[in-house]
Amino acid sequence: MLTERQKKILSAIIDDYIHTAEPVGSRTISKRRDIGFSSATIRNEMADLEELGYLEQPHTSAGRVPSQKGYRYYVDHLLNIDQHSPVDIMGIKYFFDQKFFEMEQVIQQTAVILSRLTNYTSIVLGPEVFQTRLNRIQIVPLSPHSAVAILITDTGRVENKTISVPEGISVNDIEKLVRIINHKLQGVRLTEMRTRIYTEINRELRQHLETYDQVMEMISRGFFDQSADRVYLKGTTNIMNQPEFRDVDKARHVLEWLERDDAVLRLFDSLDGDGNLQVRIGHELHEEAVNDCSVITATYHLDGQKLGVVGILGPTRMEYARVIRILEHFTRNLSYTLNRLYHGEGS
Amino acid sequence: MLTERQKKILSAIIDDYIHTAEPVGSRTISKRRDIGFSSATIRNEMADLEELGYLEQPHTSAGRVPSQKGYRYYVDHLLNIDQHSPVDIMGIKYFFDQKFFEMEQVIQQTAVILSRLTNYTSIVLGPEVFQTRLNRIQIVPLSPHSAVAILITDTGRVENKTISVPEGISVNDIEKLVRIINHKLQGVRLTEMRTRIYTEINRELRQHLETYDQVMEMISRGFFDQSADRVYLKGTTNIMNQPEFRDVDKARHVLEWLERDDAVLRLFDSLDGDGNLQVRIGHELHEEAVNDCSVITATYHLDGQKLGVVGILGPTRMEYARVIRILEHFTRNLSYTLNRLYHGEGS
DNA sequence: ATTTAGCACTCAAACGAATGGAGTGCTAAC
DNA sequence: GTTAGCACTCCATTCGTTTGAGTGCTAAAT
Repeated sequence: MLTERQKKILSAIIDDYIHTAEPVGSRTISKRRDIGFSSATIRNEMADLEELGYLEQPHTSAGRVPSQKGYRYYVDHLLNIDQHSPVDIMGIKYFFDQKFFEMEQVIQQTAVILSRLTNYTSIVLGPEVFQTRLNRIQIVPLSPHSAVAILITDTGRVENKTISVPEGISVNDIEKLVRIINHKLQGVRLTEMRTRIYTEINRELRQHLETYDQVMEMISRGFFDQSADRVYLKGTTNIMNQPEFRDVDKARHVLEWLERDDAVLRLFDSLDGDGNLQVRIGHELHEEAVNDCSVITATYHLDGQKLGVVGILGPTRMEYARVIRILEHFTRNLSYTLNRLYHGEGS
Repeated sequence: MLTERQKKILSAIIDDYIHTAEPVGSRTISKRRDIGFSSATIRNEMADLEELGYLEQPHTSAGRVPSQKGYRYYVDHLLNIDQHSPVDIMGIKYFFDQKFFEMEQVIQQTAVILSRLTNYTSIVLGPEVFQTRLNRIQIVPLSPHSAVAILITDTGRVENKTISVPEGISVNDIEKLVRIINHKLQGVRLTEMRTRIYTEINRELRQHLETYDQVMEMISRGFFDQSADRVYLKGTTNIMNQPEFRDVDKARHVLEWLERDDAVLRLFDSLDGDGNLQVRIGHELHEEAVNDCSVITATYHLDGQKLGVVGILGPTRMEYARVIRILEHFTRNLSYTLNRLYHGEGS
């Protein structure tokens, strides 16, 4: 347990480091208004804080730098997230004052605005397909041997696949299948669909379709193979403005990692369930490539149900307080806007 | 007009520079097997080539570097694109030996494989929506105040928009409208659709729909506002492996430019019509941010009609010959595969 | 009339010693 | 417990020196 003075000093050091990106010396801290001690005293406290693992020294004659443990403590106990910046508030308000007409557009623009507001990289996960329910499946033939299959969820998300139709299956067969699926499975969660198809309506389908197996294979392959939701990234190059990523190779590692959608997706899958807002610092991400980065995530909702996630990725030396304030405020507005969009202006 | 010897020397210099990224000295060239002259002779020729604008000197006591004019001459007159690399051939063959089931997947994977094969950034433009024809429009209601509108082209491309339905318009109205559009406009080019709607079937629609204006506004806004085709980028970070982009700021400029879809799209719009394959070097791109880059583009086709474009972006010091060989070979295979996918295995 | 050998000259990059200064740890006084 | 003072450390910067690749020019060779 840290003393009040230690907390004050640790907080001052991290605040300073977040803004200067330079190791913080004892004199810098002692000169601050809210600290009433000489540099010598600060030095002693700093030595203690280092021993406790909250600070690090790049080399003997340099100032101190927060360790990841230090950041964690800072985020958990020292953060002041009350005072919003008027500029940020205005930016968010301005964004949501726009007229939106479709969900996808809102989500995409969200990524843009968040990276611009924060000056970090924004990561936005669109509505998770498999959380949602089936509204309808539709098959539109293109040529004798190809068709496009369209799956619509209750949240208005549309997934489509152009599929090539195997020899020996008629358009008729497919339409029959689709009709049955639509009839039986409307409102079923996409997660359950596959099993439901294979168990419940298996028999019924077999009765109606001679070419059942082939059609099933086609449909399955179309929709269930890749579970890749849309990941929207914006402001990836912002990381290169951070002094600690002025090195091309360091920046490249992060950018290469960001380029791999699956890696980003994996990160978001490992979100703990509880809590709307989450901060993960450096090693806590369990991803080698972003060991020197932190990610702050928040969820947005439709009808009280979690729809997707927005996140901000920056260096561990991130402006935690500001980003948290922005994300909290933003997702609240986002959920509201999506609800309005979905249920109509009135509600 | 250059003499044969000048061509030989220019070619040798550029070849060397492309592989080493270091200014090329006269001695290096004179030592090559296929050049039978002393370094002094080469020096004289180099001085001439510099005077003609094909070469540049970073500083007096350095070797020569090709100018953009030099690259242009090299690409136009000195390129040997005959001998394919077996590795590249194999890579392409391996790719197309896969079983593909949908167009979108092929296009996406194309971006991945091209950046991997070339070690440059690949830019792939999916089928251009507005070149294609309408197959069908479909409206699926989600809630009393929102619906998803789906537009399907004859090439199997699906565009969808979630739209919020204005007060006073019933689902019935919309369905009526959709039925009319589908009936009247099937097979019409998307480019012509808007005008056709406003002229030809205007009267008919008005008769059937009291809320015509509002519905039209909704539909128009849904589909015609953004003409954003999908741009697939892969291997953007490859640029950072190029020695001339080891500088963070230089790399950042290019990456920031690439992040802006509209800029990339603009570049591809300015493609000259003629010729399947096109090389644009540095300033020829007319984009400040990529003045030190070159782009090689090639088109792919469906039924003899241009469907989309693939491109490779690298430094002006790019392996032109190799990339051209890869793109030529690749797009030929791609067109073939897409045709097979669309028309069925047999054809 | 070309081509080449030879040589003086240029200049960026690499190296290394010297300097400056921010910051520490420790000790002794307050 | 706090602070002033001081010796010490070590990185970053500066600045001259060296190195070497490469040039341009001239005069000899072919």
